[in-house]
Amino acid sequence: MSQATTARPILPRAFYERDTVTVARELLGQIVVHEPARGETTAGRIVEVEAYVTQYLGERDRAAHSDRGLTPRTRIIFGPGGHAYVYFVYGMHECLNVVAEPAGIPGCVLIRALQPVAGIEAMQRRRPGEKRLDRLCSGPGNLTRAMEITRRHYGADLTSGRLTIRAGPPAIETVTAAGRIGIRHGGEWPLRFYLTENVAVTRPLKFRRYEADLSP
DNA sequence: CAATAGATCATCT
DNA sequence: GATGATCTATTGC
Repeated sequence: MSQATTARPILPRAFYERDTVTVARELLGQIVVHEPARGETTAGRIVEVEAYVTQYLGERDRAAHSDRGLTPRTRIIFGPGGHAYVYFVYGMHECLNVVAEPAGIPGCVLIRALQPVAGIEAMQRRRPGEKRLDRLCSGPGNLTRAMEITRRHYGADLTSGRLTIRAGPPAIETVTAAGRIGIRHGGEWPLRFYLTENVAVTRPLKFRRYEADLSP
């Protein structure tokens, strides 16, 4: 086992306070760490993200929650970068976003898939029935469940505290840019980024093709 | 294998 | 009152 994930350097505020697409791309390979007050620490390497911006090539990003303006739910997206925006969808799932851009400019990055790094047994307990380790944190709703990230983390400062993002080993994989998934507008824009061959990356329903599990 | 239905509720109209 | 940055089980071929 190499260096403990909790010993890795935390990404500083300046990392986040840049344009959202840059932050999205550079989040690939970094490590989300959750150290709850009690219970097992879990960590996962970011392998898939989506950027939600104010404009793309001059057009409004109508899929971005911040597009409707400042509301109680979206207020954190308008604040300084490096905070967690966690929201609840479909009466069932929590999704983790990272706020980008300096205060006053809305922008955030949806974390869509992680490669489990630590606390795998805890993740398995929270995701009963999932047999493949590489799918424990595959999908925005699945990774929050596996890592026990909830709306209680809304607004959490990711540069300190129990939920942090830390520098991962330099990613050597190639990055693919593709359309975002599950939205009505702006689905053709290449604002989804993932490590090309990574098995945890999700696919649009239409193209899902799960290979057989070859692990023992 | 592919397509669809149902779960279930915060948010905004 | 409708909708949604989802996921899984179930149906049908």
